[in-house]
Amino acid sequence: MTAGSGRVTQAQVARLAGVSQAVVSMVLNGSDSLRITPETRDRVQQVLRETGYTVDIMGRRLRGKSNQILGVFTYESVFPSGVADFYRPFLLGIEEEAEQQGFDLLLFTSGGRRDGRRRIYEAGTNRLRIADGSILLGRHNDPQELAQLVEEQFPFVFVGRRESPTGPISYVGADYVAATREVHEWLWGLGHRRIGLLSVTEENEPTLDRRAGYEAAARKHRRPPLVFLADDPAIALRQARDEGVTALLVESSAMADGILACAHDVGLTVPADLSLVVLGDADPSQQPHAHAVPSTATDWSMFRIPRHEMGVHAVRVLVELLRKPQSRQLLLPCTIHEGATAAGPSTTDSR
Amino acid sequence: MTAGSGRVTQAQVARLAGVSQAVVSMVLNGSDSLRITPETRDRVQQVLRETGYTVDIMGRRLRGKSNQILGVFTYESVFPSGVADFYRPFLLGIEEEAEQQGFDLLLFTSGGRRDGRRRIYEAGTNRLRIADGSILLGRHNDPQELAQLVEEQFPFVFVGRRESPTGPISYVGADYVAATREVHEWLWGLGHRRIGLLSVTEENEPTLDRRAGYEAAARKHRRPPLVFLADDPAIALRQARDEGVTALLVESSAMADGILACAHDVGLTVPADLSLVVLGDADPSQQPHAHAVPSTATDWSMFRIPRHEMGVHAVRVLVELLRKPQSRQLLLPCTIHEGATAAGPSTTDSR
DNA sequence: CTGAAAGCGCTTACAG
DNA sequence: CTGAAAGCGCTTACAG
Repeated sequence: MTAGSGRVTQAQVARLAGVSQAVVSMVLNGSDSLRITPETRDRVQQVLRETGYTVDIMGRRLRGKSNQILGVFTYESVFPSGVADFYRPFLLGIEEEAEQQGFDLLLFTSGGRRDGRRRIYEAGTNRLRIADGSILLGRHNDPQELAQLVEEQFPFVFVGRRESPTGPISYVGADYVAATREVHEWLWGLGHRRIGLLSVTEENEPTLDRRAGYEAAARKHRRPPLVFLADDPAIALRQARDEGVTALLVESSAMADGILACAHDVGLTVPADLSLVVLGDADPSQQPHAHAVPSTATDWSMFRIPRHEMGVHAVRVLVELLRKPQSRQLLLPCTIHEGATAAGPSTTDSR
Repeated sequence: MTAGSGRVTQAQVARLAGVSQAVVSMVLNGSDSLRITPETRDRVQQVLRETGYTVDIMGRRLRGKSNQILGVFTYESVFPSGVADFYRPFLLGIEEEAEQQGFDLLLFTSGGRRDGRRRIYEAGTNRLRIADGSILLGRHNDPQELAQLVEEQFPFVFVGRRESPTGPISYVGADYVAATREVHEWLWGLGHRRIGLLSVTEENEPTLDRRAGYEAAARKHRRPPLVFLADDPAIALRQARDEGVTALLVESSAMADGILACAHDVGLTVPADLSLVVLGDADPSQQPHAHAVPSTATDWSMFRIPRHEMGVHAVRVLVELLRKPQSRQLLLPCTIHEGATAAGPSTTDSR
């Protein structure tokens, strides 16, 4: 029934129904509908049906109204080409909860890329504003853009803890501090007394949280922190051995692969001589593609990041945020998977 | 520098710079910038920088009328929970090309479900209209809804060939007719003279296309069509054997699994006594979950459905459709994978 | 050569 | 009780 010219507008409907455009809007929004004659109302609704009218989200949004659309922004592609599927469990939760809450999801793919990365601000404009609010996702992120988002008070939730100097950021993260502490406690309970941490120089939130958890646990047992840098796994491993370390917490499974690969050369057997625990899931996208044999064959001792739940809660938090603009932070617990790379120490260390 | 109220507008910048709002817009867009005094220009740009102005995409898009949003509608969840990931390769192509063409993607998750399925029409209104046009995806589809979409001339492209009595549907599909013909030719070339087709009673487009391709090939070689119904694989297999069939085209890998499972009982070895070719990819979502051992272990002879390309072209066709409303149909070629379940016949059949 | 005015589609306060 | 008018932020045709 639509004229060929694409979209039906309220003005067109109004003309057909013989009323003013404002009346059409009122009939649609219903709230003040009592004031409109039932006949007028019916006539308008008739035309609305005949023409197949739907609101233009731009117009509505411009007026400051919600469209029931949540944005999903990722710095990389959402649907990756490799086996690596970092986003999937998050998105699964996001989709599930968006459906539950009655929101559509808008994936921001329009912007093109700079330096191989997507951008939130394109020529100075915030693309996310099409949506009512947005979920941000991904390990990479641009602190500048985050700061700007905060400054313009755009409602968004980061999946993963993030901080910004401009103000509090809403996030739903995994509680790395607590999980790392628990891993330390577990190893301590197994009898380990020299527990080390293999970390990176890069100081993003996940790394800092793991280190904080580790140091808190070490402090609790009045042990000096034994932190090694993972730049060269062989060197780090030798250092750890020389320090008498019997259990090593490792930031990522990729790192752990590196350690495992040279453990033999250093004369260490895992877990007999050295327990290895990965502080997180085996993240498939981190696996070096060069290695044909997937390291997933190793049943790593580790903790699991509740990615699906994080997605679900990110949507919930965002929806709350839309109702009441006030930053929210939520950390979800990780669960320890005992795996096969950690065991009690063979020789109990002297206290 | 922004006032607490969130956003800086062109009007605010104009006031600060002592010019009209239109001039600010012109300075920003640059095209007609020659007409503006260099001093005015500089002053405006100064204020723009100081205030940290960013364009509101809403206003701009409203002016241009296009939202640059493509819908993606699936009757099931886009991000599935199981290993089964039917949509992924399509979505990969869709995302890639949407990015190329400068469109955002809207996933329709708001509608809730009826009978476990999503719906396009919710209370008589077409939800897809929020987007400029939409891609439809999925094996399941509601003919009624399709018919209605066609009738209201909503721009959409189906991934996979579809037909509707109400009018031509735009689609990007895989050319099952040609692919099935090619498989037949290939088997004929190997020496097979009694080539059968294992099909289903359900008459959807993919099934009909495969049958059409098969029958065309059989006709070409003046052979009667040998079509068996897959309701009971054991019975079908016996029938085929009794008919002297040496090669069997099978609609899906799930069906092929069934055949393979009872081939031994019927006294047939694959491919020595019977060649089996799957008319399509092993579709993971079709695998029966009960079987612990994945049938992907079998290196099926088959043809590959160009899912990624179909996604890419669906976006292209939709974008063209938006420019010029006129239905388009596109079939992409499949490629044969020779695999391990087809070979030359052991005893050449009499002509 | 310049800048004010119209209008994109919408909602709501406000005048009749 | 009703409906016309203002305005959200923007671009561009058009009048001065």
